Amino acid sequence: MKSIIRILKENDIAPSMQRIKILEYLKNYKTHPTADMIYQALADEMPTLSKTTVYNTLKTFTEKGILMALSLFGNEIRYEYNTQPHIHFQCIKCDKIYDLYNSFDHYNNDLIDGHKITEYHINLKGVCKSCLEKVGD
Amino acid sequence: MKSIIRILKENDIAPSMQRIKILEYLKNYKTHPTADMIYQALADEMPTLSKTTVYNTLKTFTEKGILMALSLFGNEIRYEYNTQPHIHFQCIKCDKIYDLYNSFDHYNNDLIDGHKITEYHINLKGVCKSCLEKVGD
DNA sequence: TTCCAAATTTGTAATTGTTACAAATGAGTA
DNA sequence: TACTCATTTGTAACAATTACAAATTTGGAA
Ligand SMILES: [Mn+2]
Ligand SMILES: [Mn+2]
Ligand SMILES: [Zn+2]
Ligand SMILES: [Zn+2]
Repeated sequence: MKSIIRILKENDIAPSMQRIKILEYLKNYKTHPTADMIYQALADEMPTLSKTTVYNTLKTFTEKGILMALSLFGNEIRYEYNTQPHIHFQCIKCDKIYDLYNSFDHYNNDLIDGHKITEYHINLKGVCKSCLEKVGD
Repeated sequence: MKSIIRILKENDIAPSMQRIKILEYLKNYKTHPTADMIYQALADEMPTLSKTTVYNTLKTFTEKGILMALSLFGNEIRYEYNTQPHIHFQCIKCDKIYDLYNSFDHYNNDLIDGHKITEYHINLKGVCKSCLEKVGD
């Protein structure tokens, strides 16, 4: 298990206390927290922590590819350390977010790992056919 | 093709001018606009239109099931009239949002309808296994 | 070690997207 | 016409995020 500091150094990020604690939190608690949740969780331990630092750090980590930024359902951004591609399932009763590693066929599945699916959103990103043709070949 | 007014009446919504124009816009322009985009588009024609009315109306329509509210990638909510289940693809070059009706297997596909996929988010919603068991059977 | 430039953090203000709320307006009805 | 209820409007509040400049910290050069 790579140490937090080593992960930061490998990505050319100076391992400040703030950065270490934020990455450590995301490695330990795989709850897909928002920036504010991370801030609230660390504020006790680090009373001078600024919310701007949390935002700055999350931006840096995301740009370096250490974190993934997610728009799940609401209008706030969630973050996670997990890098393997996977699916997200959020329960409408308990709000918990599950990571799923199954295949999902939106024309068939209505049950996955025992969870009942009532709604799905498949959002893809990339270069569209038209833009691909414009570039040349 | 159902008239706008008829759609509203069928859903027990009084067909005010504002509601007609907003639904008409969403039926005509399938660009998945935000509340602000709709407001900007209609403001010329309806100089007294309030942004609150746009938000209120979108909320009413969504609750009645006439519209679908979407969290695609950013932190703003997009709306669409299209009711059939489908997939969204946004181009990182031209920002256009495409509706796709294919199947998508995140373990295989990297090309769909000629669009090159570089990132995907599959977000499911429902009742988790644990909450299903709590209720009884 | 001491000093300093560069990096990092901080606090505050600004911006954006959205909701709350009460007053104004409008439509339908007696 | 007058009344009532629905709808719209404008403003303020709120939440998430970003901009920015001042303060602090840091890692070397002297
Ligand atoms: Mn995840
Ligand atoms: Mn669509
Ligand atoms: Zn649950
Ligand atoms: Zn494109």
